[in-house]
Amino acid sequence: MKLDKRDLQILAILQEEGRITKSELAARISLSPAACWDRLKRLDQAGFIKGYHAEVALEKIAPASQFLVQIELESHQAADFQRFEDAMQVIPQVVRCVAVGGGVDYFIEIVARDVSAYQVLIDQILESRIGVKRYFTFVVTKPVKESPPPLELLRGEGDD
Amino acid sequence: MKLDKRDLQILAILQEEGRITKSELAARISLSPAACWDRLKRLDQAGFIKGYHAEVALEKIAPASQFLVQIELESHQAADFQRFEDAMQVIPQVVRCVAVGGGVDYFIEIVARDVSAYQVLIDQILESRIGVKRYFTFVVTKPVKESPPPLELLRGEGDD
DNA sequence: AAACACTACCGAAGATTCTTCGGATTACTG
DNA sequence: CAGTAATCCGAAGAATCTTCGGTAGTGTTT
Repeated sequence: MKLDKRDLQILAILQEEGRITKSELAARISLSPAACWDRLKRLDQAGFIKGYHAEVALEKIAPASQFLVQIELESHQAADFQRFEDAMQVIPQVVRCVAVGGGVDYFIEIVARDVSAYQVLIDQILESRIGVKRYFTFVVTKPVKESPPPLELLRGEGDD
Repeated sequence: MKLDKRDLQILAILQEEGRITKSELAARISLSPAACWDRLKRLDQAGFIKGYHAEVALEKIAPASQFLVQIELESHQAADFQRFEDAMQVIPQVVRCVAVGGGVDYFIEIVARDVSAYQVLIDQILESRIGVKRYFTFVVTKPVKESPPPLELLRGEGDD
């Protein structure tokens, strides 16, 4: 499915303002609400929009710290990766997990009340026999920037 | 401002389904739409909700790769940190930047078309005299998990 | 215990928005 | 220059939003 300039505008706007009214969205891209509706429906059904989320001010609800953790596995069979990934899926405090190339196997991101809560969690992970050989922790001391990806910049000149 | 169980439910639901209708949200927490409205308005005005965002399927729009980069600065004066952080703010491809403790100074996350586009960007950063001493790149080979923080788990038993 | 303030709740109803529909316009195609 | 497809529009019923006045419960003061 091809996306034109207007479709990209829609996605870019929704990335920033997920709860904008459809009328306002239509006005932003200089279209009638009905035409905008057609496009939005099409984009949605084609799977370009994975979902909508509220960004909650975690720090106002409770004390919370973030930790970035490098993970190296003991063994690198397909089954070992699978076991580790399955384990990450079921731990709520693990808010993100990516496999990487470049010296280690995974980066995970953990949210915990404080350092000691983090330590308890990490100890549990280590003792649960999911094949973690080594890990290294980075405490997030300051969130500097967080912004959605620039949709326009990813497209070359000749793209449809 | 104090949050009761219902307020947390509201935030948790909105985190997952940012575009749920307010009537449906009210039904979920067993409240009338009007009562739910009061709470939502209160939460919003008190700044518990930073915003709403659509989650866009980047990979369907254009080829895109993610890179995690460890950054070490040459010098650690307050002004040096500031200059680096200011530089990160204005580069759209830098979708995230956090200061960390644990051997390096920053972690940044970059979205680029491919490895060569990433390399061009990194080279620009290095040549722009913002004090980067060393960096190390991890290519994201597989996004394993991505989920919002578990609001309930961060609260101890005695919290209000 | 009565009076008061405070909070959270509800139902009703006008205002706004959503969503569908049929038809007009434009652009590409054989 | 038909024919087809895609995109657009206005109108209008359906659904939702948002406000408002009023009720019930709770804790405090007198």
